[in-house]
Amino acid sequence: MSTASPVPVDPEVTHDTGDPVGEVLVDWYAGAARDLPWREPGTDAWAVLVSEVMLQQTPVARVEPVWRAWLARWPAPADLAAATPAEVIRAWGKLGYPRRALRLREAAVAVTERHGGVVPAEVDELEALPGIGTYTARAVACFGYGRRQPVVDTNVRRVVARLVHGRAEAAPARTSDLVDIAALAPADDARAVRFSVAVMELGALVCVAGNPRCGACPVRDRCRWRLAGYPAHDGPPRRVQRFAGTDRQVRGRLLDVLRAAHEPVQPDALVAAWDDALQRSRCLDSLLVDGLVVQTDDGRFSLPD
DNA sequence: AATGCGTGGAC
DNA sequence: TGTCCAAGCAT
Repeated sequence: MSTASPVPVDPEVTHDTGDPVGEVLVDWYAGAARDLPWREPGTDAWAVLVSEVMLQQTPVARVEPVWRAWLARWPAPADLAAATPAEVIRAWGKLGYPRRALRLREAAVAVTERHGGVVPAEVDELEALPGIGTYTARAVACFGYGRRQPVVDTNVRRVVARLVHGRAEAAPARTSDLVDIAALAPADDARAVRFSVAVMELGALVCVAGNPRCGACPVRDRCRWRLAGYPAHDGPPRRVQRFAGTDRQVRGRLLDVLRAAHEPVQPDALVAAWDDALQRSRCLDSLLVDGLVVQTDDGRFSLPD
């Protein structure tokens, strides 16, 4: 799992001007940013929160249409709070990790009950919401409310690992990540907010995991990884999670059947989803525990209404 | 703290 | 084809 060789540096692209890294990245972002719907002016904190939850471990292209439909249907937290779990699980579609859909609904309930239907702007209040952790809380405060906040996701950790620490890959998330990135942020608050999204964008478009495009990087001339000659990752290789044949696949298949059915289904109807009875049963149990599935009095299964 | 949790595009 | 990867969180 070695990192592919970076693209050779294009000598025509910008040189180190001596400007602080944070300022350079904000200026780069102005010309390089993708035109994503949740970045449009006027996007409120609820819409930002929904986008951030959907984007957890999920590619942008898959999120866009679901995000639009979701906000058209539930434009405010109170709207989603009034929906049933079955409705949100179906609306989640095939984004993956459907427990996120349940937690997003639970977060909407909490916002409605505890915060008068207004998404809180404080990081500690955001972190107290279901499904909202270290990253998402800061992303909502920063991108939804314009607060200066260190925002660290997998892209940012990879950029800091290379640019600052000279390592090929990011270490697991640490609280020191927040300090590292805060040290690079511009002094001006509005630019600090754009800096947070700019670093993520650099990691998503240029300083990518597999085949970094260093020739297009605005800060390559001060990248410690590049200056050190692109040393290979020296830690233990990261294991990619298997999918085929796992409970995750089986759960997905079972939920697929139940999303399509608009009446509770007999246990027999789930055999088509997965033929191994033991694994099917185990996965059904875990879906029941998670609240993604319920069983009727007569033994049939459905999404939770 | 290591693990489980979906899905599908790219190469 | 199989492998890698994509804006994490909860336990």
